Amino acid sequence: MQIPEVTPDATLNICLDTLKKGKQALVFVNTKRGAEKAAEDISKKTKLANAALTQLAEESLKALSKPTVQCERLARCLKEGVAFHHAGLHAKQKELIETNFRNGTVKIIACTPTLAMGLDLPAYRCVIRDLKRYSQRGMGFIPVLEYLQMAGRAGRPKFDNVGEAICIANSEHEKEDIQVRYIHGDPEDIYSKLAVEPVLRTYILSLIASNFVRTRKELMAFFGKTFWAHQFKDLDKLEHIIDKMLELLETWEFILPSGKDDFVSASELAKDVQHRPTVIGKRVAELYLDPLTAHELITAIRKANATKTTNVVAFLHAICTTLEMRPLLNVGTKDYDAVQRTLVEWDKQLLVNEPTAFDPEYDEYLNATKTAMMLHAWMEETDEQTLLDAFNVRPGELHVKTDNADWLLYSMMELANLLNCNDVIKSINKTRVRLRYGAREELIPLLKLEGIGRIRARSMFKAGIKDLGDVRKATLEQLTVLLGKAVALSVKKQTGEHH
DNA sequence: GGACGGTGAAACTTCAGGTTGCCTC
DNA sequence: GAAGTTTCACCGTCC
Repeated sequence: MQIPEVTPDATLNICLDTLKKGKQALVFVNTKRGAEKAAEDISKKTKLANAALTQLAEESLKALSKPTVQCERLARCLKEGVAFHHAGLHAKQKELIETNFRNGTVKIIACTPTLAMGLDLPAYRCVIRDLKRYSQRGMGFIPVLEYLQMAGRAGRPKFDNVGEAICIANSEHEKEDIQVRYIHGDPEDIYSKLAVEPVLRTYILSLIASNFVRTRKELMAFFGKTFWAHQFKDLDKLEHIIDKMLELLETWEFILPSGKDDFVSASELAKDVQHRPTVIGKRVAELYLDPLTAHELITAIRKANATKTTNVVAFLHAICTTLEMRPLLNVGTKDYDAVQRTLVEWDKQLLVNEPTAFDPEYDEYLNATKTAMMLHAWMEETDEQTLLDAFNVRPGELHVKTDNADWLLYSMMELANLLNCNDVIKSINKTRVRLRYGAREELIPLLKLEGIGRIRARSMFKAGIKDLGDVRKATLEQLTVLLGKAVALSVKKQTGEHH
């Protein structure tokens, strides 16, 4: 197969050739920035602009109350029938792109591996531009499994008999390398996810909490049958790991060993220890929290209760130090000073103490702090563009983070409830509402109204309408000016007035 | 002499994704 | 590893 070399860029040439055939293509790229750049470059050459695409572009700008530079860039690409797709996009924009690719309006998508994973978005051609990607160990080849995922998007069963997956090589040497490694290579072995400690901890606790297993023997028997054990082979070591975990769960008071009041003979006890969940342990399992996280949250709650902490920053910071919030924002050389300064400022109120600078966990602590700073900025009503500039966080990523944090705050409230820390519950709930809406405390009463988010609540507040009482007092005309007719009516209705 | 501006080379920085966890009265 | 960004030395111009 020969592709005309219209430009020096091979990826671009393939895309233009695909368009000439009247087909669609996906271009898999290595970074978010790369995806946007690739889409932009392609969009400059497609000459597809039409009315439907212009409308699509305009729609994509409406995803946020105030479009970010990312939104504008997407709109420019969409006008030419091209899109980029990565986790930083707002959910509405992702959906818009997906449906319009499926119906054929959008011809080319440049994307990060997002599209290869979940969604079923097949295309005639898949261009796999980057087979290397940055990871903790530096730049390296992606797994064969991942290559297969991407290549598997080529060919739409309903429309084409064939599909083409094309890798881009920059040299003869690279071409051979790709052939050996990916085209003729074997996918790597699959490893059991149980091998990861947090998963194992969670699993053991949930087995005990649900009374699925009652004794150590049963627990061992259960794990003996898993894929993990099959891979692990060394059963003695496996038992040792599980025993260590049980011990931890016991010290954290999530499970009890068989009590002295139980009628079990001494010899039997030695062979087989019985485990029961505690009330808290049961709840932790239901919440699907990693027991370590739960333990850390409980420690934080106790401290908050003892010190009468009410500051939202303290709770925000506490949840950011848990494993569940990872990956965290990275503290680079540029924001190192700012993070340090904030840490000094927050120091007295924080529930999780700063490790020493020599501690291997120190960097992650700084990252957690930066993540908390970002979420805090959001709660102080910072707009999306500013968050992008200051923290390099895009709307889609913000949503993933706030959603995650919301769940952790909820879990924290549940634990505080079991610990009878009522003041703490109140403060956490305040944090949760503010985080969800990205608003300051003073807007909370207004946010209870359906159809009112941070933007509308703020404009009402500015106009002197500060709580539900004010809403009742305000005239429909007043509200209509601020919110538009439909929303004004709905708000009035919610506060008990009927028109 | 000195403030300013343009230029290019070198140094530096950054880099994918996200299942389900819960509860809404 | 590669692309984008910042920094910095260097040079020329104008006052």
